[in-house]
Amino acid sequence: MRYSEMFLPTTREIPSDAETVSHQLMLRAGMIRKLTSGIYSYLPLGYRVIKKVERIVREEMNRAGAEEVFLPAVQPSELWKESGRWDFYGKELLRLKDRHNREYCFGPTHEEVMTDLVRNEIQTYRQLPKNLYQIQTKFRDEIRPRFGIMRCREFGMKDAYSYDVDEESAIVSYQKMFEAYKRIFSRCGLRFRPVEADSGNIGGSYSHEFMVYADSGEDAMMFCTSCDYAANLEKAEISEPEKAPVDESVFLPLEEVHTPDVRTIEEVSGFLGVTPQCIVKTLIFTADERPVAVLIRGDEEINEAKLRNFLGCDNLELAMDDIIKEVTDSPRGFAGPIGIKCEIIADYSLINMNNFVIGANKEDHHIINCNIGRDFSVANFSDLRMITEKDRCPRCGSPISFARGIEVGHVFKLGTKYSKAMNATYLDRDGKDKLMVMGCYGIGIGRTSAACIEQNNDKDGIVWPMPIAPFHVIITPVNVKDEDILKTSDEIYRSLEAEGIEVVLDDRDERAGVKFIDADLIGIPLRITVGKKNLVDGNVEVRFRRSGEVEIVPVEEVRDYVVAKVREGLGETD
RNA sequence: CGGGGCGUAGCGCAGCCUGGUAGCGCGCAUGCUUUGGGAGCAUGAUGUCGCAGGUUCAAAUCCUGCCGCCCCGACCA
Repeated sequence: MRYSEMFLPTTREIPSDAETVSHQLMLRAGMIRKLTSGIYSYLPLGYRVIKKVERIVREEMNRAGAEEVFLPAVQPSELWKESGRWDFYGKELLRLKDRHNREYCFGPTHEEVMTDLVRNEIQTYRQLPKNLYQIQTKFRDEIRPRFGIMRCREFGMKDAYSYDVDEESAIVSYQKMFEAYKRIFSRCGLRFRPVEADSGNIGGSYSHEFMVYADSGEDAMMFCTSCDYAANLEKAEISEPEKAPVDESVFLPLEEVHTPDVRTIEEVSGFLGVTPQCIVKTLIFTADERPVAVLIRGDEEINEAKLRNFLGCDNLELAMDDIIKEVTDSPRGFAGPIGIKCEIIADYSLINMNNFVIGANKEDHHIINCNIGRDFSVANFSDLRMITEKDRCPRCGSPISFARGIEVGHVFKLGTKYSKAMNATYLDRDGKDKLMVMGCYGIGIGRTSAACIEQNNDKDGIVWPMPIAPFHVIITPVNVKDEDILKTSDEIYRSLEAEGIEVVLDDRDERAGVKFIDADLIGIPLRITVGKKNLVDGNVEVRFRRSGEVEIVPVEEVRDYVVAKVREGLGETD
């Protein structure tokens, strides 16, 4: 393409409301523009990148045996009521009404529609397994969209759904997707890692998130420094500590202490002169309307995902003051396990604690020298807290470390949740109806592009990996008013296009500096500079965006040289 | 939804406190010069000051309501 004819509005100034590097650069490089909160237009340069990511996704999905379909974005409420998600999905679901006042939603995901399609068309085990995918625009009415297209409301997503005859076969489908995802993100030039993830409300089954390393990432993950265990922080397991024999002789007598207006762990710790490790926090949660007291050591944090899974509830929130009053007979800040009027569960961190401090269930009072067994009993112990640097790998016991990342893909074993709710069955060999076993697999297309920029940029702009770069090469004639320069540039341009190279000819009547800066900003991997300096000797300059290295190449050889470099960058080394 | 901030030219902002001709930088247009890392000079165009009310002789400025956007928090297959 000729730059002068392209719609490519680059900007010098950094938009004030763009926080992350990728958001700033996508705006400055003329890739995207915001229409309204969380909703973006893709300009030609941005859309070229999107299409390249999509293409890689298609190639790898097809290679893994999946078939592409295209489903409706607007979906009838009936289907969602059938699966139970019309009520459950909440405000993120954008609901619409048509002229007849019938209810619809704009699809945030397509389990219902796909499963409806499959249940109507598939009758027998002979037609299974099936893996169907689509790439299309979805809408989730996010509470707070941010970071440009990283977390937006309207976004492009690849979603695949697998249908299998049984668990065993479903695992094969899952693994195929897992492998396909590794190939996809590798081809996109990303540094990433699959991590075990919380399976959320679906429960029982398992899932992996594909996380792209980025300090600006919204998700935290931990990984073992020696084995290959890696997990989302919500999921990261903590082993049950070994229980030391109980020696009741060390138990000190219970004592109630007056602690006026002392509520938080810090306040209690300061007031009583004990470390937070000697205090037990009692948190009252409401789990699907039912109050539950959760005990945890003072210096640890509750992991609500673990708690939710343990309790098997849909809704979990810290209890309101009136509930606290009801179960503890005291205001917030003085809850304790002794005499509390609800079920008590405890984190493993309590297992070997003796003579600890608790709330007294009485305003302005705490109790010291409390001991489990003697003073109260616990219904269940479980792993309910957030993992920390002090913890060890739950698999091998080695030290662990932490990183932040961007979730670009998620593979999920669904089991029969949707097939059951929607009666998606097939006839097995014995002529019996059986539920299909499902999996679902998502990739955020725009987010993948943005994550790529987070990882590939420098002070001058984006540094695209060749496979998803909007163009492979940009030719920069230093002065378009110079006949020789322009003619040579044009010849190189045509020769590269003839080779199938995606090339921009920057034929604008701009100063060289302007063109260099724009070329760097939009991040084209190779730049061919045509200027008097080298042309008098019959040479042009080839510059590599990533390294900044420069090669002087004779005009007659530049085509072959650049073609080889582009193919190398695309991974087509032959 | 709670807390905070912002809305003035295409973009970034000043002006508002203390009411009286709407400004600056970048960008844009034209011309001359310049031409290997965001050129110089000259000339020029561009505003319902987010919207609606109110106060006032007079409102970008003060008051009220609404809308939009951003940030923090809560929330999130």
